[in-house]
Amino acid sequence: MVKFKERILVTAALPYVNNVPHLGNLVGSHLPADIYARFCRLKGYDTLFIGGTDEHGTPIEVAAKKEGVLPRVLCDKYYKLQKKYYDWFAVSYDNFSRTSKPIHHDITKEFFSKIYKNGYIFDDVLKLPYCKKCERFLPDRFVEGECPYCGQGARGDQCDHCTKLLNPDELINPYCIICNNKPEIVETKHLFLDLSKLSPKLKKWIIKNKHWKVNVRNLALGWIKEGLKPRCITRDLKWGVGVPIPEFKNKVFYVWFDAPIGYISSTKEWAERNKKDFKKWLTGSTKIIHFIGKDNIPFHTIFWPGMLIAEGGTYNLPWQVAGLEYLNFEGRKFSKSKSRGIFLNNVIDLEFEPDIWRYYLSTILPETSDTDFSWDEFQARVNNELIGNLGNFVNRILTFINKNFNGKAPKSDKYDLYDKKVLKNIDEASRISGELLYTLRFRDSLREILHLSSIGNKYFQDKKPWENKEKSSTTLYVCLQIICKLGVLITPYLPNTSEKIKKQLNLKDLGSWDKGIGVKPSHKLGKPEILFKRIEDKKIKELKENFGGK
RNA sequence: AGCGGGAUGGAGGAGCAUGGAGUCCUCGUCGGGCUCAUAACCCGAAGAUCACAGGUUCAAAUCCUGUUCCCGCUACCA
Repeated sequence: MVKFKERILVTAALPYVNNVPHLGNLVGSHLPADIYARFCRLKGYDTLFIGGTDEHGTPIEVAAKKEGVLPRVLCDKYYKLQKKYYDWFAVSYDNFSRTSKPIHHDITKEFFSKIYKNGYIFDDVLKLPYCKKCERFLPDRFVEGECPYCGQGARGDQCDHCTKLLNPDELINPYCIICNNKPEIVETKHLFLDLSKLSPKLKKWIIKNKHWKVNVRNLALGWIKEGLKPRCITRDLKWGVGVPIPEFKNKVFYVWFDAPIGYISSTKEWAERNKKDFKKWLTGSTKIIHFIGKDNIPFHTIFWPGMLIAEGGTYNLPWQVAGLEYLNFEGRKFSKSKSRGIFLNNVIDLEFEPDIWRYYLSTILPETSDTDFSWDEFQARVNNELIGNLGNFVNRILTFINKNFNGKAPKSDKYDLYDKKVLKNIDEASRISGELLYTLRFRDSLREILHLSSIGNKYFQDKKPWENKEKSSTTLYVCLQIICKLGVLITPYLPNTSEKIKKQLNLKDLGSWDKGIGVKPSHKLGKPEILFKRIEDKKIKELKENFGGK
């Protein structure tokens, strides 16, 4: 493991604020980012975990217009909701900002000006569909019509029937999906980021990053291999970050230009509030790690690093791009329009506490390939692993001590070989699970932690303390140390449960990842309580009916 | 269509870079044990042509070629 003091900036993908996120969104970035950030803190690393909402772009401007409100109002609404959900899930953001804040606009303009000065920007004229009635240019997907190849209904970017890629001007009988009027093609001048110029530097950098996951690295190299093209970074919208060039004063930046700069502005906002030096967190030895869904990989391995290079290298390039795959729901995609899946507004109204969700979701984090949410598995994992293994171990030990040792931590006598072996297992658990977590192997790490609890269950069973209650103090003492360690190790995954354990042990602090604070003999313990309620078959049946998604 | 990823006992995963007896993990199933604990815990067993077809090799889940199926991306959705 790492010897020097690490400084790590953890980010989760900035969620777009036009809707309510679903479990897949949570699992793809916020949850793993939170687990990682909490782990880093426990390891004693200098850790900052930032995020925020991505609030610009056409969909928001259009949605606001449909609701008859200003984009600002719509964003306020969804920002509050999203913040509420992430708080509920105990996502421990140090700062959860918004790209609509002035600090973000200022930094984006400054960032752009540097790229501009460094010669990576040029302008060009585009012919784009314009809707007179809506008084706006339309993104390709906002124009629909008949496919020129198969005659079926198609969007302006692609025909879903024959999968041909299209341009909006190819469509027959095109119409604006907002107002159904026929759009016309109008010339408009835009700014472009010259990615082709950045390609050699990007390639060199990507190849160097051997610690990236294979899928992330290959995808990035694939883009380089195909040849990077200049990317348009402005849009004809009103809602967004204004372009600081007089000729383009009626345009705003493309959301994907300004969104990643949100990582910088959110960090700066946090630093200003806490009177810290924000550059410390974005330069020098700081390792920046981005947690994102797989659809986001090109943006974080190509465009964003390209922007950072073009800016002149003020800020560190990402150290790690943790691209996660997708979570499906009962074998199919989450879909808002088909109301299939579980959305976060549903989740907080169901009776399960956050750690129940966090546990199951952690066991199905899509680290290497897409995974599937299933109610049956949800119930089985929670009942058998979380409750049967961990919850039961903690409860059986604390109850036993409460009944037979007057609620005070027993004394340890002479250790036999078995006792010693188990004590050694405690140290091994934090070492092994720590190494796994550091290298982003969340599921393996969690399994290792549960394994410790399993060792505890077996140890208790083998020692049969119930047969000889007076002579069992060493066994119970060892078991208590296991609980202490478990309390620490589960913190990244189950922060609320860790708190509960701490309370039941009547300790103020459980210590760090590597150096736990054990329980001293005669220490008065708290009241043992059941950690989680079992999930009944009836409940699962009911949930399947409500959220079957069939 | 192109590019990238994937297919492993009934379910889900790891293993593949650097070939070495189908090896491991979680769950399920079957049999037994225990009774401190939330019908929880512990032990044992059954169960697999490693997607398919070829090839390289003394040896292939792992390397090569082809095929099928699933997922993502392809730059103006974000």
